[in-house]
Amino acid sequence: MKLSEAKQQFISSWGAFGTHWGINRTMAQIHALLLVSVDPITQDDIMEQLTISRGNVNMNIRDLIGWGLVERVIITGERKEYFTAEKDIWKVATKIIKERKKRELDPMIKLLTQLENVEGDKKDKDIKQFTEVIGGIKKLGGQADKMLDIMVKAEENWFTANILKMWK
Amino acid sequence: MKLSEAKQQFISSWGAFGTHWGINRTMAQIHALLLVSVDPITQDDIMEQLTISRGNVNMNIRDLIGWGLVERVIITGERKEYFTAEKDIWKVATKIIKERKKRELDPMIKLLTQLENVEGDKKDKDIKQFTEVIGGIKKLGGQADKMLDIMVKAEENWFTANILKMWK
DNA sequence: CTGAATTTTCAAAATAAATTGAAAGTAAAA
DNA sequence: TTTTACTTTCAATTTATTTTGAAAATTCAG
Repeated sequence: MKLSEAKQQFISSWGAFGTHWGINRTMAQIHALLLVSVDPITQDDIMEQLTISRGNVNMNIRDLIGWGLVERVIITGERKEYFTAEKDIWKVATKIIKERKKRELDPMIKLLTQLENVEGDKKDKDIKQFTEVIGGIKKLGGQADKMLDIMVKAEENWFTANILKMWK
Repeated sequence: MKLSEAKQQFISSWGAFGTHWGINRTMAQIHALLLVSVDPITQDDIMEQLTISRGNVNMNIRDLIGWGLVERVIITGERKEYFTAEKDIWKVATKIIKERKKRELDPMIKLLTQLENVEGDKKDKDIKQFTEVIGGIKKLGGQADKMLDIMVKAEENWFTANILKMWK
Protein backbone atom coordinates (compact mmCIF):
# COMPACT_ATOMS: atom_id res chain seq x y z
CA MET A 1 0.00 0.00 0.00
CA LYS A 2 1.21 3.48 -0.82
CA LEU A 3 1.70 6.06 1.91
CA SER A 4 -0.94 8.43 0.56
CA GLU A 5 -3.43 5.59 0.37
CA ALA A 6 -2.60 4.44 3.87
CA LYS A 7 -3.03 7.95 5.23
CA GLN A 8 -6.40 8.24 3.55
CA GLN A 9 -7.46 4.90 4.97
CA PHE A 10 -6.32 5.88 8.42
CA ILE A 11 -8.18 9.19 8.35
CA SER A 12 -11.37 7.60 7.24
CA SER A 13 -11.22 4.72 9.73
CA TRP A 14 -10.25 6.95 12.61
CA GLY A 15 -13.32 9.03 11.83
CA ALA A 16 -15.59 6.01 11.87
CA PHE A 17 -13.96 4.78 15.06
CA GLY A 18 -14.58 8.11 16.73
CA THR A 19 -18.30 7.99 16.10
CA HIS A 20 -18.54 4.89 18.30
CA TRP A 21 -17.13 6.91 21.16
CA GLY A 22 -19.28 10.02 21.00
CA ILE A 23 -16.80 11.99 18.90
CA ASN A 24 -18.01 13.50 15.71
CA ARG A 25 -16.65 12.00 12.54
CA THR A 26 -15.15 15.19 11.17
CA MET A 27 -13.36 16.12 14.34
CA ALA A 28 -11.77 12.69 14.47
CA GLN A 29 -10.79 12.95 10.82
CA ILE A 30 -9.19 16.35 11.27
CA HIS A 31 -7.29 14.96 14.22
CA ALA A 32 -6.18 11.98 12.17
CA LEU A 33 -5.04 14.22 9.32
CA LEU A 34 -2.99 16.32 11.71
CA LEU A 35 -1.52 13.19 13.27
CA VAL A 36 -0.15 11.99 9.96
CA SER A 37 0.99 15.40 8.76
CA VAL A 38 4.65 15.90 9.41
CA ASP A 39 4.56 19.69 9.23
CA PRO A 40 1.89 22.08 10.52
CA ILE A 41 -0.94 22.73 8.08
CA THR A 42 -3.51 25.48 7.54
CA GLN A 43 -7.30 25.52 7.66
CA ASP A 44 -7.27 25.68 3.87
CA ASP A 45 -5.17 22.54 3.68
CA ILE A 46 -7.69 20.74 5.88
CA MET A 47 -10.63 22.05 3.85
CA GLU A 48 -9.04 20.76 0.70
CA GLN A 49 -7.86 17.39 1.98
CA LEU A 50 -11.14 16.50 3.64
CA THR A 51 -13.39 18.53 1.31
CA ILE A 52 -15.28 20.24 4.09
CA SER A 53 -16.27 23.84 4.63
CA ARG A 54 -14.22 26.54 6.27
CA GLY A 55 -16.68 26.95 9.12
CA ASN A 56 -16.63 23.26 9.86
CA VAL A 57 -12.86 23.15 9.99
CA ASN A 58 -12.71 26.19 12.19
CA MET A 59 -15.21 24.92 14.73
CA ASN A 60 -13.71 21.48 15.02
CA ILE A 61 -10.18 22.79 15.23
CA ARG A 62 -11.23 24.98 18.11
CA ASP A 63 -12.74 21.97 19.84
CA LEU A 64 -9.57 19.98 19.33
CA ILE A 65 -7.57 22.82 20.81
CA GLY A 66 -10.01 22.80 23.73
CA TRP A 67 -9.19 19.15 24.27
CA GLY A 68 -5.50 20.03 24.21
CA LEU A 69 -4.86 17.75 21.25
CA VAL A 70 -4.00 20.40 18.69
CA GLU A 71 -2.22 23.69 18.85
CA ARG A 72 -1.77 26.79 16.78
CA VAL A 73 1.66 27.33 15.32
CA ILE A 74 2.92 30.72 14.26
CA ILE A 75 5.24 30.54 11.30
CA THR A 76 7.28 33.71 11.07
CA GLY A 77 6.71 35.63 7.89
CA GLU A 78 3.44 33.81 7.25
CA ARG A 79 0.11 35.49 7.73
CA LYS A 80 -1.96 32.33 8.04
CA GLU A 81 -2.31 30.25 11.16
CA TYR A 82 -0.89 26.76 11.11
CA PHE A 83 -1.97 23.80 13.21
CA THR A 84 -0.22 20.77 14.51
CA ALA A 85 -1.22 17.79 16.66
CA GLU A 86 0.50 16.18 19.60
CA LYS A 87 2.15 13.12 18.07
CA ASP A 88 3.01 11.23 21.25
CA ILE A 89 0.04 8.89 21.50
CA TRP A 90 0.60 8.30 25.18
CA LYS A 91 0.17 12.00 25.82
CA VAL A 92 -2.86 12.09 23.55
CA ALA A 93 -4.53 9.28 25.49
CA THR A 94 -3.67 10.92 28.78
CA LYS A 95 -5.26 14.19 27.75
CA ILE A 96 -8.42 12.54 26.48
CA ILE A 97 -8.75 10.45 29.61
CA LYS A 98 -8.21 13.39 31.94
CA GLU A 99 -10.67 15.51 30.08
CA ARG A 100 -13.43 12.93 29.80
CA LYS A 101 -13.02 12.04 33.43
CA LYS A 102 -13.43 15.69 34.36
CA ARG A 103 -16.34 16.30 32.02
CA GLU A 104 -18.30 13.09 32.46
CA LEU A 105 -17.15 10.70 35.15
CA ASP A 106 -16.72 13.20 37.98
CA PRO A 107 -20.17 14.79 37.60
CA MET A 108 -21.78 11.36 37.36
CA ILE A 109 -20.14 10.19 40.57
CA LYS A 110 -21.19 13.40 42.27
CA LEU A 111 -24.78 12.80 41.25
CA LEU A 112 -24.71 9.19 42.40
CA THR A 113 -23.47 10.32 45.79
CA GLN A 114 -26.57 12.48 46.13
CA LEU A 115 -28.85 9.69 45.00
CA GLU A 116 -27.50 7.35 47.65
CA ASN A 117 -29.07 9.50 50.35
CA VAL A 118 -32.57 8.42 49.54
CA GLU A 119 -35.25 8.77 52.25
CA GLY A 120 -36.75 5.76 53.97
CA ASP A 121 -36.03 2.47 55.66
CA LYS A 122 -32.69 1.08 54.47
CA LYS A 123 -34.07 -2.40 55.07
CA ASP A 124 -36.83 -1.93 52.54
CA LYS A 125 -36.35 -4.22 49.55
CA ASP A 126 -36.76 -1.48 46.96
CA ILE A 127 -34.52 1.00 48.71
CA LYS A 128 -31.93 -1.63 49.40
CA GLN A 129 -31.62 -2.65 45.80
CA PHE A 130 -31.55 0.93 44.60
CA THR A 131 -28.73 1.95 46.91
CA GLU A 132 -26.89 -1.24 46.06
CA VAL A 133 -27.01 -0.54 42.34
CA ILE A 134 -26.04 3.08 42.81
CA GLY A 135 -23.30 2.14 45.24
CA GLY A 136 -22.00 -0.45 42.81
CA ILE A 137 -21.73 2.04 40.01
CA LYS A 138 -19.99 4.50 42.28
CA LYS A 139 -17.51 1.89 43.35
CA LEU A 140 -16.85 0.93 39.76
CA GLY A 141 -16.38 4.58 38.92
CA GLY A 142 -13.88 4.81 41.74
CA GLN A 143 -11.97 1.82 40.40
CA ALA A 144 -11.90 3.28 36.92
CA ASP A 145 -10.67 6.51 38.43
CA LYS A 146 -7.76 4.77 40.07
CA MET A 147 -6.82 2.92 36.93
CA LEU A 148 -6.92 6.08 34.89
CA ASP A 149 -4.86 7.90 37.47
CA ILE A 150 -2.22 5.24 37.19
CA MET A 151 -2.15 5.55 33.44
CA VAL A 152 -2.04 9.30 33.61
CA LYS A 153 0.63 9.44 36.26
CA ALA A 154 2.78 6.79 34.69
CA GLU A 155 5.03 9.04 32.65
CA GLU A 156 7.08 6.13 31.54
CA ASN A 157 5.32 3.66 29.39
CA TRP A 158 7.39 0.70 30.55
CA PHE A 159 6.32 1.26 34.12
CA THR A 160 2.69 0.41 33.59
CA ALA A 161 3.56 -2.05 30.88
CA ASN A 162 5.64 -4.05 33.31
CA ILE A 163 3.09 -3.97 36.08
CA LEU A 164 0.52 -5.24 33.67
CA LYS A 165 2.76 -7.96 32.29
CA MET A 166 3.01 -9.47 35.75
CA TRP A 167 -0.68 -10.30 35.83
CA LYS A 168 -1.26 -11.01 32.18
CA MET B 1 -35.07 12.77 48.23
CA LYS B 2 -37.79 10.18 47.74
CA LEU B 3 -37.02 6.83 46.15
CA SER B 4 -39.28 7.41 43.16
CA GLU B 5 -37.70 10.79 42.56
CA ALA B 6 -34.21 9.35 42.86
CA LYS B 7 -35.04 6.59 40.41
CA GLN B 8 -36.37 9.12 37.94
CA GLN B 9 -33.27 11.22 38.32
CA PHE B 10 -31.03 8.20 37.84
CA ILE B 11 -32.83 7.07 34.70
CA SER B 12 -32.64 10.47 33.12
CA SER B 13 -28.99 11.06 34.00
CA TRP B 14 -27.94 7.62 32.93
CA GLY B 15 -29.54 8.32 29.58
CA ALA B 16 -27.68 11.59 29.17
CA PHE B 17 -24.45 9.93 30.26
CA GLY B 18 -24.92 7.22 27.66
CA THR B 19 -25.13 9.68 24.80
CA HIS B 20 -21.56 10.79 25.52
CA TRP B 21 -20.43 7.24 24.93
CA GLY B 22 -22.15 6.44 21.68
CA ILE B 23 -25.14 4.79 23.34
CA ASN B 24 -28.55 6.05 22.47
CA ARG B 25 -30.42 7.85 25.19
CA THR B 26 -33.44 5.56 25.22
CA MET B 27 -31.45 2.37 25.41
CA ALA B 28 -29.51 3.70 28.37
CA GLN B 29 -32.74 4.80 30.03
CA ILE B 30 -34.38 1.43 29.56
CA HIS B 31 -31.29 -0.18 31.00
CA ALA B 32 -31.37 2.20 33.96
CA LEU B 33 -35.04 1.49 34.55
CA LEU B 34 -34.39 -2.23 34.58
CA LEU B 35 -31.44 -1.74 36.92
CA VAL B 36 -33.60 -0.06 39.53
CA SER B 37 -36.58 -2.37 39.11
CA VAL B 38 -36.56 -5.08 41.72
CA ASP B 39 -38.83 -7.45 39.83
CA PRO B 40 -38.92 -8.21 36.12
CA ILE B 41 -41.14 -5.85 34.10
CA THR B 42 -42.95 -5.98 30.75
CA GLN B 43 -42.64 -3.96 27.57
CA ASP B 44 -45.85 -2.20 28.56
CA ASP B 45 -44.37 -1.19 31.89
CA ILE B 46 -41.39 0.33 30.10
CA MET B 47 -43.61 2.10 27.58
CA GLU B 48 -45.58 3.62 30.38
CA GLN B 49 -42.71 4.59 32.67
CA LEU B 50 -40.63 6.20 29.95
CA THR B 51 -43.56 7.25 27.74
CA ILE B 52 -42.08 5.78 24.59
CA SER B 53 -43.61 3.69 21.83
CA ARG B 54 -43.91 -0.07 21.72
CA GLY B 55 -41.61 -0.39 18.73
CA ASN B 56 -38.94 1.67 20.39
CA VAL B 57 -39.02 -0.44 23.52
CA ASN B 58 -38.92 -3.64 21.55
CA MET B 59 -35.92 -2.66 19.42
CA ASN B 60 -33.86 -1.34 22.29
CA ILE B 61 -34.67 -4.29 24.51
CA ARG B 62 -33.44 -6.58 21.77
CA ASP B 63 -30.22 -4.60 21.55
CA LEU B 64 -29.73 -4.79 25.29
CA ILE B 65 -30.25 -8.53 25.14
CA GLY B 66 -27.65 -8.61 22.34
CA TRP B 67 -25.20 -6.91 24.69
CA GLY B 68 -26.01 -9.53 27.31
CA LEU B 69 -27.21 -6.89 29.76
CA VAL B 70 -30.86 -7.86 29.84
CA GLU B 71 -32.69 -11.12 29.68
CA ARG B 72 -36.18 -12.40 29.07
CA VAL B 73 -37.91 -13.95 32.04
CA ILE B 74 -40.79 -16.36 31.69
CA ILE B 75 -43.29 -16.07 34.48
CA THR B 76 -45.40 -19.20 34.67
CA GLY B 77 -49.05 -18.57 34.08
CA GLU B 78 -48.34 -15.22 32.42
CA ARG B 79 -48.66 -14.74 28.71
CA LYS B 80 -46.48 -11.64 28.49
CA GLU B 81 -42.72 -11.61 28.42
CA TYR B 82 -40.90 -10.06 31.33
CA PHE B 83 -37.44 -8.54 31.34
CA THR B 84 -34.75 -8.13 33.92
CA ALA B 85 -31.25 -6.67 33.97
CA GLU B 86 -28.04 -8.02 35.40
CA LYS B 87 -27.70 -6.14 38.69
CA ASP B 88 -24.06 -6.94 39.46
CA ILE B 89 -22.35 -3.85 38.08
CA TRP B 90 -19.03 -5.62 37.85
CA LYS B 91 -20.55 -8.16 35.50
CA VAL B 92 -22.26 -5.40 33.55
CA ALA B 93 -18.97 -3.58 33.04
CA THR B 94 -17.24 -6.80 32.06
CA LYS B 95 -19.80 -7.55 29.41
CA ILE B 96 -19.69 -4.06 27.95
CA ILE B 97 -15.91 -4.05 27.90
CA LYS B 98 -15.67 -7.46 26.25
CA GLU B 99 -18.22 -6.55 23.65
CA ARG B 100 -16.79 -3.16 22.76
CA LYS B 101 -13.32 -4.62 22.58
CA LYS B 102 -14.56 -7.24 20.16
CA ARG B 103 -16.64 -4.85 18.08
CA GLU B 104 -14.31 -1.85 17.96
CA LEU B 105 -10.85 -2.26 19.37
CA ASP B 106 -9.95 -5.54 17.71
CA PRO B 107 -10.92 -4.45 14.18
CA MET B 108 -9.07 -1.17 14.62
CA ILE B 109 -5.90 -2.92 15.69
CA LYS B 110 -6.22 -5.29 12.76
CA LEU B 111 -6.48 -2.36 10.38
CA LEU B 112 -3.51 -0.57 11.90
CA THR B 113 -1.43 -3.68 11.44
CA GLN B 114 -2.17 -3.55 7.74
CA LEU B 115 -1.38 0.15 7.52
CA GLU B 116 2.03 -0.36 9.08
CA ASN B 117 3.15 -2.25 5.99
CA VAL B 118 3.33 0.83 3.85
CA GLU B 119 5.55 0.78 0.76
CA GLY B 120 8.74 2.76 0.54
CA ASP B 121 11.92 3.72 2.32
CA LYS B 122 11.53 3.36 6.10
CA LYS B 123 14.06 6.15 6.52
CA ASP B 124 11.86 8.64 4.70
CA LYS B 125 10.63 11.36 7.06
CA ASP B 126 6.98 11.05 6.03
CA ILE B 127 6.92 7.28 6.17
CA LYS B 128 8.79 7.22 9.43
CA GLN B 129 6.36 9.50 11.18
CA PHE B 130 3.36 7.68 9.77
CA THR B 131 4.53 4.28 10.95
CA GLU B 132 5.48 5.77 14.29
CA VAL B 133 2.02 7.21 14.86
CA ILE B 134 0.33 4.01 13.72
CA GLY B 135 2.70 1.91 15.78
CA GLY B 136 2.04 4.09 18.81
CA ILE B 137 -1.70 3.67 18.55
CA LYS B 138 -1.31 -0.07 18.15
CA LYS B 139 0.86 -0.26 21.20
CA LEU B 140 -1.61 1.79 23.18
CA GLY B 141 -4.38 -0.46 21.99
CA GLY B 142 -2.36 -3.42 23.17
CA GLN B 143 -1.93 -1.84 26.60
CA ALA B 144 -5.63 -1.11 26.85
CA ASP B 145 -6.28 -4.68 25.85
CA LYS B 146 -4.16 -5.97 28.68
CA MET B 147 -5.76 -3.69 31.22
CA LEU B 148 -9.22 -4.69 30.13
CA ASP B 149 -8.26 -8.34 30.26
CA ILE B 150 -7.16 -7.90 33.82
CA MET B 151 -10.43 -6.27 34.75
CA VAL B 152 -12.40 -8.91 32.97
CA LYS B 153 -10.46 -11.81 34.39
CA ALA B 154 -10.43 -10.46 37.89
CA GLU B 155 -13.50 -12.18 39.20
CA GLU B 156 -12.94 -10.81 42.62
CA ASN B 157 -13.17 -7.10 42.94
CA TRP B 158 -10.67 -6.90 45.77
CA PHE B 159 -8.00 -8.47 43.64
CA THR B 160 -7.69 -5.61 41.21
CA ALA B 161 -8.58 -3.11 43.89
CA ASN B 162 -5.61 -4.19 45.93
CA ILE B 163 -3.18 -4.22 43.08
CA LEU B 164 -4.24 -0.72 42.25
CA LYS B 165 -4.02 0.49 45.83
CA MET B 166 -0.34 -0.38 45.83
CA TRP B 167 0.42 2.22 43.20
CA LYS B 168 -2.20 4.77 44.10
C1' DC C 1 -57.64 -25.26 13.63
C1' DT C 2 -59.30 -20.44 15.25
C1' DG C 3 -58.75 -16.33 17.22
C1' DA C 4 -57.12 -13.37 20.76
C1' DA C 5 -52.89 -11.75 22.95
C1' DT C 6 -48.49 -10.43 22.27
C1' DT C 7 -44.23 -9.44 19.75
C1' DT C 8 -41.75 -7.88 15.76
C1' DT C 9 -40.89 -5.21 11.72
C1' DC C 10 -40.17 -1.22 9.04
C1' DA C 11 -41.59 2.82 6.16
C1' DA C 12 -42.70 7.30 7.31
C1' DA C 13 -42.34 11.20 10.52
C1' DA C 14 -40.05 13.63 13.99
C1' DT C 15 -36.01 15.03 16.16
C1' DA C 16 -31.22 15.87 16.72
C1' DA C 17 -26.66 16.73 14.98
C1' DA C 18 -23.48 18.23 11.63
C1' DT C 19 -22.39 21.25 7.84
C1' DT C 20 -22.45 25.08 4.93
C1' DG C 21 -21.41 29.65 3.37
C1' DA C 22 -21.77 34.25 3.49
C1' DA C 23 -21.53 38.12 6.52
C1' DA C 24 -19.28 40.10 10.41
C1' DG C 25 -15.18 40.48 12.96
C1' DT C 26 -9.90 41.01 13.57
C1' DA C 27 -5.54 42.03 12.92
C1' DA C 28 -1.48 42.78 10.14
C1' DA C 29 0.36 45.49 6.16
C1' DA C 30 0.50 49.33 3.35
C1' DT D 1 -6.18 55.18 8.29
C1' DT D 2 -7.52 52.11 4.84
C1' DT D 3 -6.95 48.02 2.62
C1' DT D 4 -6.34 43.31 2.55
C1' DA D 5 -5.79 38.64 4.29
C1' DC D 6 -7.51 35.81 7.18
C1' DT D 7 -10.63 33.98 11.11
C1' DT D 8 -14.90 33.47 13.46
C1' DT D 9 -19.79 33.23 13.92
C1' DC D 10 -24.30 31.50 13.26
C1' DA D 11 -28.93 31.10 10.81
C1' DA D 12 -30.32 28.17 7.38
C1' DT D 13 -29.81 23.83 5.25
C1' DT D 14 -28.55 19.20 4.88
C1' DT D 15 -27.72 14.78 6.72
C1' DA D 16 -28.09 11.25 10.18
C1' DT D 17 -30.44 9.18 13.94
C1' DT D 18 -34.27 8.07 16.63
C1' DT D 19 -39.06 7.30 17.25
C1' DT D 20 -43.56 6.19 16.01
C1' DG D 21 -47.49 3.33 15.03
C1' DA D 22 -49.96 0.43 12.38
C1' DA D 23 -49.58 -3.88 9.82
C1' DA D 24 -47.60 -8.41 9.70
C1' DA D 25 -45.93 -12.21 12.14
C1' DT D 26 -45.87 -15.20 15.95
C1' DT D 27 -47.41 -17.65 19.90
C1' DC D 28 -50.48 -19.95 22.68
C1' DA D 29 -55.13 -21.20 24.83
C1' DG D 30 -59.25 -23.22 23.88
